[in-house]
This record gives sequence, C-alpha cells and structure tokens, in this order.
Amino acid sequence: MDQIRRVMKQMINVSEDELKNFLDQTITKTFKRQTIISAPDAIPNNIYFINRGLIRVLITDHEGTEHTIHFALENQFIADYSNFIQQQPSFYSLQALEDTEVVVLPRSAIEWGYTHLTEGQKMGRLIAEYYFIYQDDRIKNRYVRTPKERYDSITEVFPNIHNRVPQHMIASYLGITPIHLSRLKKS
Amino acid sequence: MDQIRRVMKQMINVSEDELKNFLDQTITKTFKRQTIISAPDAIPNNIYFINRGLIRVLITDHEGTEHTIHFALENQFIADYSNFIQQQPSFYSLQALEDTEVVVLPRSAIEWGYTHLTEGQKMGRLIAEYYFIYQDDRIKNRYVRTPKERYDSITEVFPNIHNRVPQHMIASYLGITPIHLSRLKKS
DNA sequence: TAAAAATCTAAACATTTGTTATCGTTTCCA
DNA sequence: TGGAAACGATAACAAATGTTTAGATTTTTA
Repeated sequence: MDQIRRVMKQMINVSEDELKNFLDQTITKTFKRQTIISAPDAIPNNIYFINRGLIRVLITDHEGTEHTIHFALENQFIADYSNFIQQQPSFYSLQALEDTEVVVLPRSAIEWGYTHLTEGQKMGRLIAEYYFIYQDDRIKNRYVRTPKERYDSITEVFPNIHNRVPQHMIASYLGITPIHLSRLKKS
Repeated sequence: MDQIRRVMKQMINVSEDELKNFLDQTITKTFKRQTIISAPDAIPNNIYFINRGLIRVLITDHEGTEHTIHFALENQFIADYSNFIQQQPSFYSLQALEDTEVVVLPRSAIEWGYTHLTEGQKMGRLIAEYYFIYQDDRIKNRYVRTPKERYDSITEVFPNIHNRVPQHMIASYLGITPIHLSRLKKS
C-alpha cells in the first residue's frame, strides 16, 4: 500500500522522514463515479494522485460540446497542470469515471516539497518531463498517423481503456466523432 | 549581449561564477540558411539556445512527407527534448530557416548544471514546465478551435512569423495542406 | 425491477479537407 | 544576372469526416 510513497521513491532519493512530513500535508479523498473533481474557471490549487479509479480530463467549447483531453489512471499524478503552474483559471474539468480514490496534494505541499525535500526540484522536473514526453508523442502522432492508427494503438498509452470508458469518449480523445469511429472500426 | 546569460538569470538565482563555469562548457556555432542542424535516427545529445535566426522542427512520415512540428525563435532553447531526455534516436530534424547562431549545450553541460548549479534542477523544471504549457495550449486548441482560428492567432505564439517562413510551412504546422490554407484565407 | 438514460451502429446526406494540375510571380543561387 | 526552383493562388474533382435521424441493445438509477 501507500502507492504514492512507492512512486515517489522510484523517482527520487527521499528519506522516510521527508516522505512522512510531505505526506502529512496531504489528504485522501474518494469521489463517486461521475463526480466532477475539479471545475473550470477556478484556479487549480491541487494536484491529485490516483490510488484507485480513473479520471477524465475534458474541456467544453463555446458550443457546449465536451472534448475529452486525457485519461488519468492509477498511480499517476493529474491536474490542470498548465494552469496550476500559471495560477490562472482552469479551462478543464476533472471527472471521476469510476469510484475513485485520490491523494490530494495542495499547492502548499508542492511548494514545501520544492524547498524542503532534498530532491524536490528534481521530482518536479521529472514529472514535467514525463508529461512533456507524453504530449510530444501525442502531437507527433497527430501529424503522422491516421485516426484509425491512433485508435488501434491507444491501449499502449491507456491499458484496458476499452473496458473502462465508453467508446464515444475515446472517439472524442482521438478528435473524431463517435459515428466516424464506428465506421473506422469496420474497415 | 550574452543573451543566454540574461535568460538564465531571469529563470533562476545563479552567480556570475556559476554562469561562467557553466557556459565555459558550451560553444557557439553558426549555421547557414537551410542547413540541417540535427538529423533523425541519431540520439540527440545537444540542446540549442538561439542567439539569432530561426529553427524549424520537422518530422518526415513513412510516405516521405515533411511535417513542420515547431518553430523556435531567438532566446529560446530547442532540441528533440523528448528523445534527449530518453536518450533514444530522434524522430525530428532541426533545420535553420535563416542564417542562425546558436549556443550548443551538450548533455555533459546539462548534467553538470543539474548537480553543480544551486538551482540547476529548478531551471530544468522551469524549462520543462514552459514547454509543457506550450504543448498543452496546442493540444487544447486543436480540440476547440478551427484551422482558420488557429491560423489567425499564430502570431501570438510566433511573432512576425509571416515575414520569416513560407506559408506552406505554416499550413503544415497547422496540420492542413497549403492549398487549403490558401482557401481559408479568402473567407 | 421497471422506466429512463446512455450507448453503439447504420444509412443518407452535407461539409470539410485533400489531390492533382496549371499558371503567374517571386526568390534564389551559380 | 539570368535560368531554375520555390512559392502562392485557383479550379475541378476525390476522399475523409461531420450531421442528422433512427433503431436496437445495454446500463443506470429511482
């Protein structure tokens, strides 16, 4: 147990004392399936670590259409990290698609980590780099692979996703309509 | 002058001594317009800081078509950062579109900075965060804005770009054909 | 557990975007 | 500096993708 402890130890050198002091500043929360964990227009002041469940990141456009931007799985950190960093109002919603348990890391804990954990800055760097690589891969794929190819390889990024989220959300993530995805699957 | 000095000072607290020792590990290079600075298939072991000029990042797909992934301007760091981090062969080319002067930061200097600059890890974090925010914005825009809207706002990200790169590369960056961009401009 | 909502597929049609070819202009470089 | 290459616009046609509507099935929830 204490999954976040394990993940942090894999990333940086951190003593049990440091870990305890850091995690004492966090709380564990559970959200029922379908609950909005974080809403747009507010400045995001938390980062979430997922112990159990699945979180969808989505954005609502001017016509009111929802676009699925991302799925976050167990043992991952998730937030509107861009606006967390910039301390600007969020454009995203975070929604639990299953009953979900998270560790809530408030901004104060993150900042405490940067100054008081020996390798706090390094951990921040590694997390930013991890998501940078993920985004780079996404952007690259959107240039050089077809929607069908991106569909066929989606489980490389989100294992077992087909059994956990409805197909129309996958279509939305891929940037196509659910009708079109249905068509592509036939061929 | 010494633009990289100024940029680093804006990001972190760094002494003149630290700066000197760090920059002594770098060299300045110039590339003529159209030169390939970094080619695919090799592991990228340099990060470039642009003193003067403009670098295009591009990827060539299986049909041999080039896709413009990014433009890097003066006073910015650029690399196939994803594969620099992962120490994997690059998919990208870096091409000077104008006569370009860069500061070459080899991997050894970056690693030296992480261990010997007081705020080296922080600088790494800030750079990764900076590009994360840029990429997040790009991904977001691809979901909620039309190609025309993205074209109309491109100078927010790349000031004066219309006077520096051919339109068909902008079309490629936007993910559309040059013919189609030509059409969109009429409406 | 039954009604309501969500989900997926399908077909027909509309719109967007890509492809090919042509042409006049501009830019480049030998 | 002059020929060649690159560039941007345009038209006609083709392919990909979106929209609307409908219906059957599954899932949710009251």
